[in-house]
Amino acid sequence: MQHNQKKINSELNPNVSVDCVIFGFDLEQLTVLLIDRGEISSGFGPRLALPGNLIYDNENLDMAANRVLDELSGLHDIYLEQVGAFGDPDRIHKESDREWLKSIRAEPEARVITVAYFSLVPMQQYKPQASSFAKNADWVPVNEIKELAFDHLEILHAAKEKLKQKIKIQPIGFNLLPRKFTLSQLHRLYESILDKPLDKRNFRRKIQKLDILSSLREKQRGVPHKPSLLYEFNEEKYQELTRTGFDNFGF
Amino acid sequence: MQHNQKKINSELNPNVSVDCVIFGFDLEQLTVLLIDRGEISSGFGPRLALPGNLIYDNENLDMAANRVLDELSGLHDIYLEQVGAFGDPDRIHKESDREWLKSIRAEPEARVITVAYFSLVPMQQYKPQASSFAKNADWVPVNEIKELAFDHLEILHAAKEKLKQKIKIQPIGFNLLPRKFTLSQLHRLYESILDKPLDKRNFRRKIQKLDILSSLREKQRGVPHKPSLLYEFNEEKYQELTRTGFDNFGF
DNA sequence: TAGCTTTGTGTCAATTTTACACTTTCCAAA
DNA sequence: TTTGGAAAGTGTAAAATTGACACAAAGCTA
Repeated sequence: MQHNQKKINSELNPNVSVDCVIFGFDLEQLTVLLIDRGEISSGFGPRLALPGNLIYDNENLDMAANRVLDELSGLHDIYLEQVGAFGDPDRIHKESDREWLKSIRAEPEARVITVAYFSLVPMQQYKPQASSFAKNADWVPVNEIKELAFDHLEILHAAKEKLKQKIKIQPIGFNLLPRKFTLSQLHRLYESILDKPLDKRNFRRKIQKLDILSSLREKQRGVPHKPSLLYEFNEEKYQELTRTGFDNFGF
Repeated sequence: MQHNQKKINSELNPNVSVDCVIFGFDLEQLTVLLIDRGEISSGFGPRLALPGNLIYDNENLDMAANRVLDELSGLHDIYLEQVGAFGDPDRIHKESDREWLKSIRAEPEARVITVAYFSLVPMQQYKPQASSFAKNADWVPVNEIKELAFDHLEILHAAKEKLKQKIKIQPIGFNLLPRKFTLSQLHRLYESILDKPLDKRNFRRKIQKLDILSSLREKQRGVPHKPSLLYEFNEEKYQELTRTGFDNFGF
């Protein structure tokens, strides 16, 4: 029974994994949730890696990504989108990576294709969980990340690029903010994703014209400057907007 | 030696395949190159499928996709871009698909993740090749495709969608045209990719402003109407343009 | 040479984008 | 209580872009 259960629910596929680029926003800059693999005995090499794991043969890719996310953060119903597949045969070339795999995989030498996802989580709701593959997890500002395990740096860049494109077409940025937020926070969010300054007035005008924000009759409290009005994201308007479509190229 | 060679060059990974959505343009509409699997003994089910194959353990994904493309068309240096990974555990649910796999795979029951690519080929240069996996290959207009093997219809839609997005941001459409082409052909190409009519004059204005076309001092010959000027794609201008960036959303 | 077919062209109104600076409001420190 | 610091919030004018729209020119064919 136990055996049978195991067979049905949990046959790991040694050749396919998922990795998650979990984006957060600390109201200052875009950050990513990385796992710390701890000290590597053989010496140096990056300690940080994207959370990820092999997939089970009975789950589809989206499920696997959600599972990894859940194991790490306990979060459900999170914005999740596939970035693509990565799989150079020589993607495991660092000694430290090889070593680590030996400690966590049944077939550490297997050729693995990984399917990358990115997800957007409201950092405020995030509560770290003990997970099978991560001793520790930390939020790290994207711009400060210079090296990662395996080809994870490449994956991170691809995910960031995809996010960049996507945010120009759909207002998914709201997934990174608390329920109530200020226009300045939203502004800062766009700047940190697009990596360039945006004119304050023009930004506000454009966002407001989308008509997906509800202004609350509520102000920030306790800030040492003029308090900002708080806004809420308006789901209905957004749904309508995505139905009627809103690209923005000229054709 | 033979054995060794085989071992080094050609260990198939039973769990990962690539599939290619090969787009062409017959100067009227967008088409896709599909392989005809021939009569399926067990009766009905789609005969047509995307070209694809398992990957070798020593090649990366892009190489695998290029290989499939080459085997089928003999073409090299073709525009190729990843669409993403697809891999529902139950993606093989049609009896005809199961049957076909038995005839071509060593492990027909294995759980397979497929990585989809789309490529853009100038149909004029295409010369069909005998290939290991295709008895026949045919160009089929995208709009006429109602069913395909496995989850290939889903893949096709995703590829088309990606192409749609991409063509709004980069002028990759030229990869589908002969070296010399008319503005009307380009116009028609955009319409068939974007699935909507575009105003002739506005289209021409916009394209010309991109400044990536060289007008040739040459006209169409033998057409029963006013002959069109021929244009060439200007690689240098394009390179420059991609360097300086050319997105087109407002931010 | 008359007729068919597609090419190629310009303008105007409406909308969108860009650049730009000062007042308001709250807190904290003097 | 007054003052200074800090970010919020707001409008306009010029430039660029978009969208709608119609007719003459050029080549072929019958």
